[in-house]
Amino acid sequence: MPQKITLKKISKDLKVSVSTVSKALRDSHEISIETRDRIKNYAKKFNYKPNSIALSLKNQKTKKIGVIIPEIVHYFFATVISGVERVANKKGYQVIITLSGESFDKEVVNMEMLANGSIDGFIMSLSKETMEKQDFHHLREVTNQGMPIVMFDRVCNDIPCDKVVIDDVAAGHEAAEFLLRKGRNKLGIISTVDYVNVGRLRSQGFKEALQQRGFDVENHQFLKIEDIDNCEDAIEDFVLENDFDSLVAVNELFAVTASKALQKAGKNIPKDVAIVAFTDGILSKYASPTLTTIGQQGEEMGGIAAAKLIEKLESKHLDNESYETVIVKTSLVERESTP
Amino acid sequence: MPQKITLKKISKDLKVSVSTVSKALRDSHEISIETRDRIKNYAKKFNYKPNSIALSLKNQKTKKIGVIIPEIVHYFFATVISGVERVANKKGYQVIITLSGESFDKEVVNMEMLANGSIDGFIMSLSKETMEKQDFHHLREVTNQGMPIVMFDRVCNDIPCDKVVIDDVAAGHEAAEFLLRKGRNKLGIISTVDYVNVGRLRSQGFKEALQQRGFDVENHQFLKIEDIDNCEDAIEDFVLENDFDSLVAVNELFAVTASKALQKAGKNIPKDVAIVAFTDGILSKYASPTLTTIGQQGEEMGGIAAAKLIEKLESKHLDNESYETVIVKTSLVERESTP
DNA sequence: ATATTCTACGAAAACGTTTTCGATACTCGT
DNA sequence: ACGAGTATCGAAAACGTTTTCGTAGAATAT
Repeated sequence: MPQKITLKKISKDLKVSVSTVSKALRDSHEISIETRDRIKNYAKKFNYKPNSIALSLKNQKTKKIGVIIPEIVHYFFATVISGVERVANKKGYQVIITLSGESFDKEVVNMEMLANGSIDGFIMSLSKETMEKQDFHHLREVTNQGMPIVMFDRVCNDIPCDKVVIDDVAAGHEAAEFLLRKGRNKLGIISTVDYVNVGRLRSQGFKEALQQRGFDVENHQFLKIEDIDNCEDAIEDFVLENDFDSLVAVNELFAVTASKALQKAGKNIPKDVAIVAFTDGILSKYASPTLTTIGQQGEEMGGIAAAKLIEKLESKHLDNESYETVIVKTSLVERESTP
Repeated sequence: MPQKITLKKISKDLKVSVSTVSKALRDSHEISIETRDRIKNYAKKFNYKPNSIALSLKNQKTKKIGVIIPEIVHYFFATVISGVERVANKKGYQVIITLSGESFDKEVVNMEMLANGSIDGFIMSLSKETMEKQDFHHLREVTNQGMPIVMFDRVCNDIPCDKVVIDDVAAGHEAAEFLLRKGRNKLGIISTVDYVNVGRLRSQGFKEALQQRGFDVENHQFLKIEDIDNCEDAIEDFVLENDFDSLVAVNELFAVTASKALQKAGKNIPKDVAIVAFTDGILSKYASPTLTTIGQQGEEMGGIAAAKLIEKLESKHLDNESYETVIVKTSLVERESTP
């Protein structure tokens, strides 16, 4: 038996008006106890649930939040989603997810699709291509329409919105400082190309830490990976041609690739080369040896982003035009790859 | 400047009726070319986009599909989502994701929230708790209302719907057979508790392969993990107390845990013990040694599930009451953990 | 000149709610 | 018995669309 049950159907069956049914179900004192019960029993019997589309249209809010991320098969982003979903659900919101696949065009299209009333606000991390182009017109259009955005991780400063990030410079600093304190003095870093903020900023912190300790910073200490899917050869060359006693990698993948290349060449981790990675994901926990990492707290970031967005949504009346940038603390977890 | 632009606003500004605006934008011949152009220019200038909520209400379809999975920080499920999103997007659908967290109650709640008009159909994989309770009333309620469901991986047979699975029995068989052909004859399997279908079925295929080759199947060859988060001790005991020359694990995590325990005990992989895992994820590719796995083709499963659901949605008129179970081929990829 | 067909537009219903505003009939106080 | 108050309900608008139908005037045909 198909047939969704609606107020109208109930009203017809029970020979009362639609408004009476609506009021009865919301326990209005305008309706007599007897009719109230009659209607509520009928509704329960046929498992009536108000149609959320109709409610959205009436209330001009959907109780849904849109998330746009570059990739989902990616530990960090998956944890962020998990955090977003957790707090959104707790507050009665649902989460619509779209993937940009690191493509600017797809990011724009997805954003337009969602901005037409489907959602109340955005949580997003920019695609690589968007970062490269520095074209943010689609974001501006959305904010101009009064729809709030919360950005995380890969953010831009041209758009008025809340942001949730980690202090990448400080984290890069911490990674280098950690190794220096362990007595290492020939450090290398494997990073991404510069237009990816997180890579650039972590490298910058790394460099600062070295300079503060009076080290000269040489070019050969920096490897910038262009194509993350084909990084093995570049990393292998980098770690073998230079005589490092320690390495920082801006993600797990670079770290474990370096680790394996070094072990293949007969080096011992951490005795010969110590390694600190970013993103405390599953690889770090299960690699051999396990990797010391600086966690990005994706779950926490997602939760904070969702909380901030919902806060903005529900205080919309008082034109809250102040924006905040939350900096989430990183946490270094020591494992076998450092002494 | 906030203010969403609507048909009504355009009609007021241009001093025509709402219906005229609607028709003009859809290029109806009922409207003269001049007014059509006037309206279309105005609409483009103010970047008019039809409100999707209003359309959903009118058309009685949302062009959204709901996905319920147990966890998203999980390689297999993330790849499925990725596949779902890819084909759904291509066909003009959006994806709403909710997580059950392996909890029956949350699965029910999420399902009810989505079933009230938010979406046109479901794609889902059951939570562990649901599998254990064998309580599917929430699924039945949804299908009874005429909303189609496509289930994948963790499915149940009590509900009339399309399904997308891998042939777990055949895959378990293949894993065992592969090791037997390599000359191994002391095989063990690390699986999950029996109410998780995939674990049970893979174990069954494993057992059949051994029996067909004339082996006695002993209890000590089977380990069934209850708590996946604290499996290390159980796995370590299992692999060290028995004298296996090869192991099958129903997921990457069990496999790499076993691998590390064995190596810690001085065994060589694959010389002393060969390992075949399920789920061709990131761990298998980066573990040491890398793991031979039977891939679950999550991306493909997700794509197929989405395609089948959308097909059902768009042929709804002819009461298509036949249901199909698609069996996706697994693919064994050989790596270092087998000789 | 009259009847017919086009052309170009508007009115209204429908989708499922909630809410405001009446409206009816009854009770009560005087 | 009459006005005021109360209890109980219904009509209608609104959210933003699309679509069916109606209609006015103009053009054409007889």
